[in-house]
Amino acid sequence: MVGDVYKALADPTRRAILDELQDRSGQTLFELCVRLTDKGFTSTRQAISQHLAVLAEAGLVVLRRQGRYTFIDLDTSPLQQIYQRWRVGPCESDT
Amino acid sequence: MVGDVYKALADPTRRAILDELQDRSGQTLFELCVRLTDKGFTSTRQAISQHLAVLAEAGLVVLRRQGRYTFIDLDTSPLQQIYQRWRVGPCESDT
DNA sequence: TTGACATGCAAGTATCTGCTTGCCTATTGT
DNA sequence: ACAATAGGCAAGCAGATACTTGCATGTCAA
Repeated sequence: MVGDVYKALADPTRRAILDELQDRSGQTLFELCVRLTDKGFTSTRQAISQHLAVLAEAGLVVLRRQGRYTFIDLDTSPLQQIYQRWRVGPCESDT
Repeated sequence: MVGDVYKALADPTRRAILDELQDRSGQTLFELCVRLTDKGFTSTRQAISQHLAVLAEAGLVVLRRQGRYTFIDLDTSPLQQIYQRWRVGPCESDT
């Protein structure tokens, strides 16, 4: 069920979607499309929709249909597995 | 110069390489190949070498040629940018 | 009910990616 | 010097991936 989180992050548009949702979770698909367009992304609604499917597969996003809208919620918890896999030595970095 | 860190992580074999290096940094390519084979990976030397090029592009690995050996060092610092981009609420996770 | 709106679904296409194959270079030991 | 070792380089191929296009579905307002 948890389709590869890493592959989900591999696409710049998908990362922009996560950024956008972190800024404002619970947007509708339409709203998200507008905002991404404003930010310079040229993706069509269908493209975004497909990206969302990938993100949802990875558990990074939760799609909740309500009436004729699909609300999109961010869920960063799948990222924990990445954060825990490779430790970044915070002490040995500088100086 | 910093080729996409995210794309570098997108491949399972490359992640296994990072795991292996975290376990023991400074291996030679040959050594790494043997160890990956032992762990069930079927990649050839050339394949591994190409993966290393991608990882090096992303800065996750440093290749240091010495004599006829190429030593491979892990560098996890590029991962920080990921860890800082999306915050995982550590408090709201359990209970 | 009817039309506009928000979205889903699916096939086709072009590019990217990982891998193989085959050969070349450089270093070390005898 | 010569052979074995460790690795590099590059072209070709097959599968994956992102995107487009066209149409279908479902919901809300008038």
